[in-house]
Amino acid sequence: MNLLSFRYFLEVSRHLNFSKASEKLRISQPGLSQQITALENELGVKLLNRTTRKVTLTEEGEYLYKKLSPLFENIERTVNELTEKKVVPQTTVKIAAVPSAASLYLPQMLTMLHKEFPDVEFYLQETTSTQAIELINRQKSHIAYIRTPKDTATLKRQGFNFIELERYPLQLIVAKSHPAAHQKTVDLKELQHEKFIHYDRQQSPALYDLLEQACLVAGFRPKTFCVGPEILTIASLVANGLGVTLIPQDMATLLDSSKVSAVNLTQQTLHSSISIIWRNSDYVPLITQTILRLVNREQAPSATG
DNA sequence: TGTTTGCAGAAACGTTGTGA
DNA sequence: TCACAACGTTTCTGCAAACA
Repeated sequence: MNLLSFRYFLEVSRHLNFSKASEKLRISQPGLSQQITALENELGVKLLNRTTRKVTLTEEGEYLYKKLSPLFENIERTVNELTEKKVVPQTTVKIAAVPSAASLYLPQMLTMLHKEFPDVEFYLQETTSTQAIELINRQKSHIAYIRTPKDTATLKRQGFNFIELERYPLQLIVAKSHPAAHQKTVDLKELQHEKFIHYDRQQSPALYDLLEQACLVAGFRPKTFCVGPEILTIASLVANGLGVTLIPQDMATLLDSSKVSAVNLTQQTLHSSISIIWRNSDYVPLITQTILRLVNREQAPSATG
């Protein structure tokens, strides 16, 4: 006894016509007839009444059809979801995010997702942009919130899709005791003799490039005191007067304003943003599709990919 | 009444998977 | 690699009901 015979029986029951059913099943009519007969013999029950002009279901056939039909429809729907819509059910969603994105965007996103998928667990990884990209590459994360790199074309070439979220201007971060701390705006040129808390070129290339470029536009190369610390360490180093730094406004909101000041720059030509990235794949899980749909709804004007 | 239509059965053959 | 079984196809024939 095999499932195929039942599949054949259902198709004949639907059409009540062997020729049409065999056409639909892409097998020969005699073959189909043989299969149904064999199934009836195996079950010891007559399923179809055949006359030379008409096929009808017997009482047993009717019963079997009613019982099996929804089950096979479910199988077909599942296979269809898997093969055509490329939808894969998911019970755990892995999201990598840089710290500022984890604080700014994830709470709202997770609230919305939890409403749609109450049984799904979320696994969050707070990391650098470079590591987040690597996690997506190795399929260890489904999506990632990264600091948008300068060269987005390379990301696209590598098969990543991305949606850029809101852009934020750069701000100067100084200690409360710093002369610039109480100014409304500051010209970056005035800080050319300051020591900077810089970013790691490998781990945070977007922020590294932004700081370098901002100083270059202001006419100097930044003197580096320290490279590569985490955002809380940056705040601590700046608060203790060990240097100044430039960070995007979204990151600045996470710093303790009682210890450091965020000052706007007079020339706000450079901006930074967070982007959501995900890998091009044959299978985009349903929940990942939902995340992208929600992000697109919120960020429709700047959607890229 | 001849033709058409639809199902069943048989025979020959091809394809595929399995086990020795 | 080969033999074998299972399953399917093609082709043909037979039967019977519906129809013009």
